[in-house]
Amino acid sequence: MDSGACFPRRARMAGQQAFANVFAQPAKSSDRYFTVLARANGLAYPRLGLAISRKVARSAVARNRIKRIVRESFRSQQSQLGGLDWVVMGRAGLTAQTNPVLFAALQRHWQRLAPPCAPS
RNA sequence: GGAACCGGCUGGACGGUCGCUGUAUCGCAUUGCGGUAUGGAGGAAAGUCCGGGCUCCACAGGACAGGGCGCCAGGUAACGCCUGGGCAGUGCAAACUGACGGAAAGCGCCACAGAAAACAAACCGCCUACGUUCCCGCUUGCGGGAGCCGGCAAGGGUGAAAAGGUGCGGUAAGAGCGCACCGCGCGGCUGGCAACAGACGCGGCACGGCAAGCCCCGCCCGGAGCAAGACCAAAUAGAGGAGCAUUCACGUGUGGUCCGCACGGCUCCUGGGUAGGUCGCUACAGGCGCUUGGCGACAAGCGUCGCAGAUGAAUGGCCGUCCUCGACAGAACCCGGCUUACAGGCCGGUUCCCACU
Repeated sequence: MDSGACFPRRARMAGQQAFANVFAQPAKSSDRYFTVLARANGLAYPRLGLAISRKVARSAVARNRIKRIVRESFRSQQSQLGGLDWVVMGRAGLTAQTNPVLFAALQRHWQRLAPPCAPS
């Protein structure tokens, strides 16, 4: 399962320090739906952190949906994402969009910030 | 068949594929990977409005303060919930609604309008019997008129509310003044566990309303919450043990005041917080079925089932097929309620109307 599409526990960012590290000096990519931050984590695999605030998605159901979409996109693309920590933040209005639109938007963010030397 | 009321259930289905997570088991193995099997959001998971369990603070104690509840009986671990009953109101009805104890313990309030708003009152009005003054007539111990002194509360008008209502009698006019019925109060009686109801007798009728203003009466309530709390690796606070000192004052303690209770200073020894990890963390006032008791809420007995436990936070993505095209909405310690949101569908009971036999 080295280059597979699973999403194990180790691929989640844990702890305040991991987040603070990314927020300190991030590479940034944003559009009207998401702001994506990335920074090298010194590991051989990427990790994902989610920051979908109550302000962006008011109901718990809407928030869960966004998180699932981001995780799913990350899971399918993680072999391209190198040793970086990724923090995905939602922006107002994204809950009105359909799943295909959000998947396409995330796809663009991954490609923009992914290390060019990553194996394809 | 139509209209309506009440109660209960359900909350897209199937297949493929890629994932997440708990448990069991097997394998590999630097306690993490992989295989297999199996479980994985709701009726409201929501609001956090009540009631409990659980945890810590004295296993929670006394007095006051403060708060909650409030027809009666039952159910329950408990409740502000539920069931049954009473009373009142709405509806033809099934049904629904209800801050429903006390106003002859006390205080307070009753705006505007109105004459008068509480141990009542007379603005308009009605009357002139009794007593008395004057005038006129006269049959001179009489009659009429005007007034004074007065009488009355029927009618009008105001108001949320005006001192029982209707009818007959009665009277100068009136009036529970008298009587009948209704209402009200009191008394015992009957029925009911009770709230209460009923008939009977007595009383001519008083005790205006607001307690959702204070208050009185009865019952209940200590506080904080899983970031509770317990444990684990490094430095400071704090903790435990032993010895010495003080037992007055002062200070500290999980909600307010007082009491009570516990702790406090110095020396030595033991040992050692953190959203980092582990536990708490899901098996119970548990679900389902049957029997029995009960009008019912519910209880008892027997049988059977194992039914989410995440923690930067799982229960999903994509594709295909089908239908009546899918609402409100996502567990976070756990239960019992209440309230609020909700597309559609199904079932049962009851009432009214219409038609038919």
